[in-house]
Amino acid sequence: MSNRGRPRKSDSGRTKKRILDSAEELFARHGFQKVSLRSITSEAGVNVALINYYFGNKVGLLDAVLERRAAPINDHRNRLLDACAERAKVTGRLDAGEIIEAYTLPLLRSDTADASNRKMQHMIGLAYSDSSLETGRAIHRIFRDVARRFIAMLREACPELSAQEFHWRLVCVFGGITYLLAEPGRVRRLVGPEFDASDKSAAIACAMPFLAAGMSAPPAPTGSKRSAKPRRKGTRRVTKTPAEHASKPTARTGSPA
Amino acid sequence: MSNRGRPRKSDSGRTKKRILDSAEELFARHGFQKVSLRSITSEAGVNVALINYYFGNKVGLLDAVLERRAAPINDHRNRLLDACAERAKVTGRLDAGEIIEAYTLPLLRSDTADASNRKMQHMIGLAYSDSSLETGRAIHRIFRDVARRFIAMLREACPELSAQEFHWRLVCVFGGITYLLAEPGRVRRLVGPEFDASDKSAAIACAMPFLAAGMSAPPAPTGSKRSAKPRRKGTRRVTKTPAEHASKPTARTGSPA
DNA sequence: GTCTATAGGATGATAGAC
DNA sequence: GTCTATCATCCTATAGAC
Repeated sequence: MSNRGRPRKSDSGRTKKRILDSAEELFARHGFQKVSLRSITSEAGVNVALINYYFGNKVGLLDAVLERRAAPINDHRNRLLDACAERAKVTGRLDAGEIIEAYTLPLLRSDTADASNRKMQHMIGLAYSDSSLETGRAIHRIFRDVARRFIAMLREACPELSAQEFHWRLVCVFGGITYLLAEPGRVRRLVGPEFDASDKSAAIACAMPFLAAGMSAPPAPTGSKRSAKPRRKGTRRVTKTPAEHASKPTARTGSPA
Repeated sequence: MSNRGRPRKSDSGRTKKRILDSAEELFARHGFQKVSLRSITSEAGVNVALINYYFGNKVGLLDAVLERRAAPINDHRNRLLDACAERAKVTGRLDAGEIIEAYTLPLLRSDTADASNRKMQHMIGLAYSDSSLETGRAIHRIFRDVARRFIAMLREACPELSAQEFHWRLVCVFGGITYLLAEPGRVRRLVGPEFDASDKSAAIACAMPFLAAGMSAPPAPTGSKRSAKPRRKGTRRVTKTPAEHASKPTARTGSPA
């Protein structure tokens, strides 16, 4: 009679949470592909088949782990983007630096609980820097809406850039944010462990002027900078090699082409 | 008597090259982790065990594939960096934009054979955006020397930045270059396939002003930009959380901490 | 509804015959 | 130098006990 409603003390929610916690911990530490389902279930103290029972498969588990943390980040992002739009009503123009900061800050320095969010940051970073497979799709599903709003606002803030220039600079911004969040050890291997990689507030403070100045840079003044060798001709060229020299006709079904 | 010296027509070098070609093709198309050794050997028409015989294991095969293409890229980088140093003797100062371009251009637009290099670019991009595991280490071994020279020259070109500011901007530069080379489909999923992702010359032309302006931006003028909300206090803080709240003592041997 | 036990198919790696 | 056979491990799926 002590348990009215739930059938047992080891409820569905408890084991589910245990699996999610262990998966989050291990994904954040080793990355998605390196973690086996057996290591997750053994750490959680449950049976392997429960992952299939609750989440379908490994990707479903990743989705669940990410979705659990996505809402506060997206809400924070939307609030900061709202503030940018509000300020633009006064100043008459959106500021690229503020928009980038509004999109970046909630991920690198969230206002929710710190301990759990640190793990989430690392895990998102690892998922970001994963190859364009399941993890990329999971990240896309979770952040798609706010990311599109961010891109639209940033586009408004940079009207002087051509569509192509804006596109490639945007790629640089995403790459920079991704590496700020969790660069896969490459820079640290090159320069040594001089700075604390977990001090995201210092990282964001140092990187924001970089990203803002990059987006606000004049749009390729066509050879204003001095140069000794002949430059590429024009930036508006969208060349397309006619045939890709397929050396082997046995190629599989190409996914990213 | 037609074959003097080599024991058979299917020499060691021939099958070795067949394996390398197939591995390069498949790694470039699907990424390192997704490609199985059996798919490589079946495409190459050889036995599975030959990979172990020639390259030891899968990582050894990746190393061999990368090393085959590394030399011309590194040589080209060194030549362009030499030219930057030469110009600096005249102008009296290294130019950050030129240095970044010298490091980026050989990877995105090599002067060697085009067909083989396209595959190499895509493969390096996939390896770059892989998690911080074997592929990252392979990339590091191959590009370490030139990358360190690039970093040292770029540091000289930005003497007004503090060490910490330079570090995080450098992280942004590497992230941007990586995403320019092969962003894992994230931006394309967000904005659609508007621009040809393989047109690296347009990408580099549009991105260079971004990266150069970012490195040349003034070093965090401490609240010069207008802002409505209270900012973080100081950029020189290198906080370190005292304990990382290890929830489970059953954690494995942590690799990246 | 919750969970255990177990099996199928595929992977990376290796030993040993030819 | 090449190949067959085999191993341990992985993800996934399902049958059936509580």
